[in-house]
Amino acid sequence: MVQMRTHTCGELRMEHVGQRVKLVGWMENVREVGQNFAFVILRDFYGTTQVVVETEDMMTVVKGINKESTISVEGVVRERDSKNPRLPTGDIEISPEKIEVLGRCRYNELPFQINRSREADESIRLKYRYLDLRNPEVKRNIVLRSQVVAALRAAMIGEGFLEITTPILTASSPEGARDYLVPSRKHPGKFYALPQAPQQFKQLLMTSGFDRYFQIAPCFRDEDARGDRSPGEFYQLDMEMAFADQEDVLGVLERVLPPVFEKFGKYGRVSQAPFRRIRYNDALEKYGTDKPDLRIDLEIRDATELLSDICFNPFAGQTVKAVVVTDFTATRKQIDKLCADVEVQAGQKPYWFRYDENGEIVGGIAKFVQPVKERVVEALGLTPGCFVGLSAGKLSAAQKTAGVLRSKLGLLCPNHMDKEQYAFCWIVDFPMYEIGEESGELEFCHNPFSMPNGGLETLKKAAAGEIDPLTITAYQYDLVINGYESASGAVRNHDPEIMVEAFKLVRLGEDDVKAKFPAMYNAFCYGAPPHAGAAPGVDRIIMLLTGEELIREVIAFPMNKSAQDVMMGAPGAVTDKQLKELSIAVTAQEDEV
RNA sequence: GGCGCGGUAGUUCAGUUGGUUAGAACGCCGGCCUGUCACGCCGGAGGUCGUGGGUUCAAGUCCCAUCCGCGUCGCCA
Repeated sequence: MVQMRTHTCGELRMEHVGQRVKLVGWMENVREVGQNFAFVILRDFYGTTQVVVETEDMMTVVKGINKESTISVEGVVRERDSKNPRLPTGDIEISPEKIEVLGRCRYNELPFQINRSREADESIRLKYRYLDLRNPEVKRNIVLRSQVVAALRAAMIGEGFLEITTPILTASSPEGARDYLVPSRKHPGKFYALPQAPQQFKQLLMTSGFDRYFQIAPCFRDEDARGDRSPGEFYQLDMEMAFADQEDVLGVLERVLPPVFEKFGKYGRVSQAPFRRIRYNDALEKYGTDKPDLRIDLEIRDATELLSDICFNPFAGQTVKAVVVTDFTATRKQIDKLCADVEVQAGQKPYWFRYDENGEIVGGIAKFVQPVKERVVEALGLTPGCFVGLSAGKLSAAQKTAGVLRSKLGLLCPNHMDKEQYAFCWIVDFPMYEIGEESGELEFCHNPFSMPNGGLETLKKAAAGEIDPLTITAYQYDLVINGYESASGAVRNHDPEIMVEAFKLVRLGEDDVKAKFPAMYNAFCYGAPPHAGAAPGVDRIIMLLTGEELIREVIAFPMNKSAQDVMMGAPGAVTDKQLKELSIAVTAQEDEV
């Protein structure tokens, strides 16, 4: 049998000189440098190799081929007259005897230039994603993703975890995000749902006695996209451990993740175990967010007592937060930009003043601060050259605005942000309950599966009005890396009695628990192990490792912001026959664009 | 759904106070070129200025509406 190729395009070196070889790949470029003299660049997955054309016949062949066609080149390896030290194959070239077209590119003009596809408009890249991915720079992220997933699998297996796949077609879950629904043909009017996470299945596996489970699991949520959140579907390293508590789960991730970041990350510096732990309430107080970027050395200070009585209306009777930046050098223009950015993101204006080199309060709201200068300088420990950013409002709004201010200040002031590292921390002790903004009543803050701190007794006390339910925390934890929520997990509530008690506080009864999570509730009545788990987001981790700011750059075939796959034409209309089979009547239809 | 930014050649962009035939770079086509490697040089083709309406003697430019894209907030247990 004749071989398709003897070598790849990234492989040939001086030691191959004189050998007869056959290469295949895409004709990336033709540099014509003389009459019947040209260099053809052949590219495959592994690299590029130069082919030199020196005869009229061969020139005619090459000129008849559009770039980006796939071709095979048979010839002899020889040393180059002028070498290129920047290329791995830069010492050699192929003198071709036979060039054959394998797959003709019918267009001489492409939607974008392959090697510069990242400059092109994203919607065009997504429409022609198969061309975009020919760009080695674009391809690299996908290759890295594969390697990282393999490393994560190996590490989890090394920790004694079993990979078990769980159903993609399952039941709609009443809590959480919007479900993707799949109509049932055999059961008119009924629907499957795609899992938002394998949450219930993995807990059932624990109940079945699979001691340690993991899965690189696809998760589906019908919610709007963000730069760091792809619409529709994403992947989690979903894991769960039986007879385990919070320490066990944190320990596994502290062993599994840092080596992966060290090996594949853009930055070499990685937090080592144990990662810093920050209580949820402390995170809000010091960083104004539950996902703080610890690469920034700024912290939020409370200035309510210090400033709420000055003659500045926005502060009157409000909580006031301050961020003090020493050695501040940004220009007035940059400050204005900063404030505008903060307002967009926080929905609230920040305020500011500077304590300049001469020890004067200047800029922003300086004239209101001036009368209490001495006490402000002392209380905030201001030194000449300081910038003070401020926020005011209700506690949560003031914290949030200060948090946004803090992170924007970090980006603006390189001396306060040590950027090239991976800074991990755990956010722990999340509140179990909160007052719902719409209902004004007590609701679950995150998820109802988590084990409340203090267990049954605490819940009963709360029910009896002896303690404030808002002070109950859950054994729930998030892993935050450089300001991105990268994993979320909890010690689960495996006790039906505690479950019912937890639901009672939000005015739901045993029937509701049974109705909402029938399999889990029933299963737990047959003897469940205490268990805990977590789910790091695979896409987010790859994003952090590559340094990409758009999650789409680490997904082979991403959807656009509007949850469309413009390449495949999804979502798309279906035939009446299909609808009839599914007993579906369409009541509204989007115009075809 | 709210807010912000954007949509001009195949691609990325420029386009002044509303005023001649809407420009540049890359790509594409043709020619020249025997050591290029982002090859170079010369020439050429290529435009419904997102769409619809309005103001005006005159609109890429101003106004209104609308569509699309991205960011952001809401949302994401």
